Amino acid sequence: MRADAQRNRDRIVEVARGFFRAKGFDAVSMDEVAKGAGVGPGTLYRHFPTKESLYDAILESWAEKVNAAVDRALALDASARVRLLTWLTDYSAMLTEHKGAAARITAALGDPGSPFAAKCQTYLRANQRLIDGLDSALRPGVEAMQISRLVGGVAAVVDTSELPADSVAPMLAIVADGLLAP
Amino acid sequence: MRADAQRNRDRIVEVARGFFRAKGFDAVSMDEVAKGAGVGPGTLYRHFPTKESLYDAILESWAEKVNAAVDRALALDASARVRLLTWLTDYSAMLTEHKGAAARITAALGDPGSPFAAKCQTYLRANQRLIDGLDSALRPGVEAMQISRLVGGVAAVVDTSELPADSVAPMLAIVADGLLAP
DNA sequence: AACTATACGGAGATACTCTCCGTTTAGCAA
DNA sequence: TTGCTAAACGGAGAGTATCTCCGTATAGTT
Repeated sequence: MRADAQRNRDRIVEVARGFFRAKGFDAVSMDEVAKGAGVGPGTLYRHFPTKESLYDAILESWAEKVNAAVDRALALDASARVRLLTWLTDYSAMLTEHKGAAARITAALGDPGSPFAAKCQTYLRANQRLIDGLDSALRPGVEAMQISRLVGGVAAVVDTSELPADSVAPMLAIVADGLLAP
Repeated sequence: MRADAQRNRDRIVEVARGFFRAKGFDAVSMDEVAKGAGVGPGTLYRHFPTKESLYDAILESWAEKVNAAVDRALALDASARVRLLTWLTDYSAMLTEHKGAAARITAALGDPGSPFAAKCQTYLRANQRLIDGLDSALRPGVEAMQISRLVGGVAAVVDTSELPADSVAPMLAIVADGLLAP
């Protein structure tokens, strides 16, 4: 990649991250990002063919954060319930970090063609590691995809309804108790 | 209302119901509805100032169906778990009847200004009746709003991911077990 | 039959994603 | 330094949404 192209790409990602964090996915237009980065719309679309692929680029660093969170939860010296709830809470918080993202990422969970496919794999693997780690404490037959969708659904509702962050706790508690072995 | 206006309104609702059912909320444009009903866009917007208010008009008959479903579930001669699961399944099915509706209705649950406010009240009251009916079988402190959001979230994920209908069952089972008293 | 309040409907304002293509420039080679 | 070419740029605009304005037509009444 040519040096000017790399510079523009970096600046676009940086500007877009700020905009998305401040206003949410839907409320940010591509023209706005282009203008903010000092490039034309054509340049923006050369680097990121869709708005979602731009968003995907912003989430690059999430993979590490997700893996760190599941490690931290599993390593806790606490009951399975507390460890599970810790992870679900962190996971949900990461999903709602950018407004509008939770619903999109969760909807892409089963779609290998989505621009978010790599992120979804990361989430699924994290939940699989949780299942392996908590082992027999969970109800038999529970799948990583189910956990991902359940928590993604709750996070999406909290996000789109613009609820206070603490309203997610009782709902995650219900999900966690449902996930634990009877 | 003048007779011609009433006729147009009825025809718009009828045409729109068919379109929404066939293609889902997002994939139907207002121009398309207007054309299908043989009126101009101006006429359509005179009757329904937003696309969501048009959608709300289509859901008129849902209130009865929701109440009938919760009655039916509560009247079952079965365990609290089965009755709860029956209701959650019916409720989820009603939410996903039109593609794109579950997420919108669920997002509007806490917003009195939404065009869906009346429908949301119906849902909330139905879940409250469920809580009253199942009484001590449920975990203490659970609220109708929480059930509505949990099931709405699951339904929205299933809807937007276009999953097969039976994939909702294991997730609702987890939610149901989480809702039952420990 | 005339009158008026109401309804109609289409052109168009606005906003958005995304594309096409003529112009400019970075990086390299002689 | 100069010239060349592949790559990148950027803006006009295509296409598609929702929703509005306002001149025209008509239903229902006097």
